[in-house]
Amino acid sequence: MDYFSLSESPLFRGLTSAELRTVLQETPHHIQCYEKGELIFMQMDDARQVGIILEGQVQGQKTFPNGSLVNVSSRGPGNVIGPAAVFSRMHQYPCDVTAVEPSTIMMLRRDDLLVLLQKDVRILQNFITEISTTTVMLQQKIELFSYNGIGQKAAFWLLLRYRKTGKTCVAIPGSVTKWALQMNVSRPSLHRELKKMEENGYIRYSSKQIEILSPDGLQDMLGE
Amino acid sequence: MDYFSLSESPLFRGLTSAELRTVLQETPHHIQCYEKGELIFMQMDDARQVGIILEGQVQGQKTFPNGSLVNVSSRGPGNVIGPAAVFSRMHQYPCDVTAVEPSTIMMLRRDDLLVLLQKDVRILQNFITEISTTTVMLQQKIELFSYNGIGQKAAFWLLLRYRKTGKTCVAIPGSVTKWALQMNVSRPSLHRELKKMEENGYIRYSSKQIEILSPDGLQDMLGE
DNA sequence: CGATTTCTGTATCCTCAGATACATATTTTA
DNA sequence: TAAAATATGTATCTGAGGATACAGAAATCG
Repeated sequence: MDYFSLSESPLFRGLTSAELRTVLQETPHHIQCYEKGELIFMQMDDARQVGIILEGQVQGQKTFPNGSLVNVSSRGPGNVIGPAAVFSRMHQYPCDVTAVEPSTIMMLRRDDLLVLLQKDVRILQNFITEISTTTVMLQQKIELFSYNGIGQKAAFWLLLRYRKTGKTCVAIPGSVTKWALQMNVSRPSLHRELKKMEENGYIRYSSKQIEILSPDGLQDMLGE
Repeated sequence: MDYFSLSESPLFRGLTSAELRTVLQETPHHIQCYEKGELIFMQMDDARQVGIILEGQVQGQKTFPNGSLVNVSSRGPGNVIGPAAVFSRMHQYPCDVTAVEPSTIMMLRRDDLLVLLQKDVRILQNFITEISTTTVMLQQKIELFSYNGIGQKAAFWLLLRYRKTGKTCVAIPGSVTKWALQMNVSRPSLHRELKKMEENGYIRYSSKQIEILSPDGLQDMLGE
C-alpha cells in the first residue's frame, strides 16, 4: 500500500511519511477501488464516512427528479470528499459522487476520523483549514451568483483569479462551455459578453485563455 | 461574568456550566462590548480571532467600491463569527461585521481556540459540526441561486423549510421585501410569482406567513 | 395618537439573457 | 487519418424578470 502520495494531501501536510504510516496504522480505515462511472456516495445517503482520494478523479453531481443534473464539482488526488456532509447536523450527502476515471479512495468513518484529529494537532489544523477554505470558496461562489449581469459575473471571476495568481493570463476552466456551466449562464450569452469585454479593451480573448488587459476596467464593471 | 448563556451556545453544547467555567478559565480570551453600529471585524482585515456572541445581534455586510452593500447575514447570541475566515488559507474576513444592537462578544485568538479544541472532544465535535453545517447551508444557498425561475427559487426555499420543520406553515423571513433581498430577486417579481403559486393552489399566501397546501406541487415546479 | 417610515399590491415598460439553430473548427478515439 | 464527438462563433427570436411608479396598508415612533 502506497501511502506516499498521501503526505501531499492537504489533510496530512506537514507530516513525514513515517509519521503518516504510524498514525494510519493506528486508525481504522479501508481502501476501496472504483471503476470509471461507479457511484461512490449517493445523494441523500446517510453520511457516515469521508473519503480521501488516493488516485483518480471524482465528480459531484446533483440529480433532479426530472433527470437533469447540475452543480458539477470535481476533485482529484489528495482531496477530501464529504467532510461537511458527515459532520453537519443533517449528515447526508448533498449529491451523488461518482468516479470519472478509475479511482482509489481511502474511507474513514466519522468517529475514527475524530480520534485521528485528536491524535495530531497538525491533522486537526489541516482538516479545519480544509473545511474553512471550502467555506470561503462557497462564499465567493455565492458572491459570483449574486451579480446580476453576465459581464459582471465574468469580470468578478477573472478578478478572483487575477488576485490569487497575480498573473494577467487566466486559463479558462476546461472550455468556455464548462465555464458557462459553472457560472450557471448560457454559453452563447457568455460568449457574447466576452466579446463585448474584448471590444472595450478590458481583455484579450483567445479560446482556452484570457489575458487581462485592464483590471481596473473589470473592477469598474462590478461597481455598476 | 456570566458564562451561563454560553452553555447554550452551539459550540459548548453538552458541557455543564461548571465544566465550561473551568475550561474557559484555562483558555485565554477577552470579552469586548460594542455599541450599536460599531464595527467588529473589518472586510479584508487579517483574520486572527473568532468571536462568540454573548449578547446582541451582529450583521455581515459586503461593501463595494461604489458604496452599495449586499450579502447581509445576521447572527445572534451563541453564534460563532468568523471561524472560516480565521482558519481558511487566505485568513481575512470576507466582509464587515457590525453590531446592529449593543453587543457583547467573546474573542478567542486562533491558536487559543485550537488548544481549546484539543482539550475537550465535545467542543471539538461541536466546532466541526458548526462549520460543517455552515458549509451545507451555503451549498443550499448556491442551489437556490442556481435555479433559473423565481418561482423555482421560492418553491425550493419553501420546501427546505417544510422538510426541516415538518410544518406546512412557514414564516416569511422578516418581510417579503427582505425575503426577496435574500434570494437576490426583485420584490415585485417575487410577489408576482407568489400570487401565481397561490392561483395554482400550491400555497396560501398571507403576508408574514405562507401555508403550503401542496408540497408535491412545489416539488413539481423544480423538476421543470 | 397623529406622524413618519416602512411594507404591500399591482401595472407598465423594456432590457438582458436563454433557447435554438447551424456552420465551422478543434479534439478525441478507433 | 478518417470518423465521431465536442467546442466555438454568431445570428435571430422571445420571454422572464428588473426597474419604476404609486396608492393604500401596517408598523414604528416621538
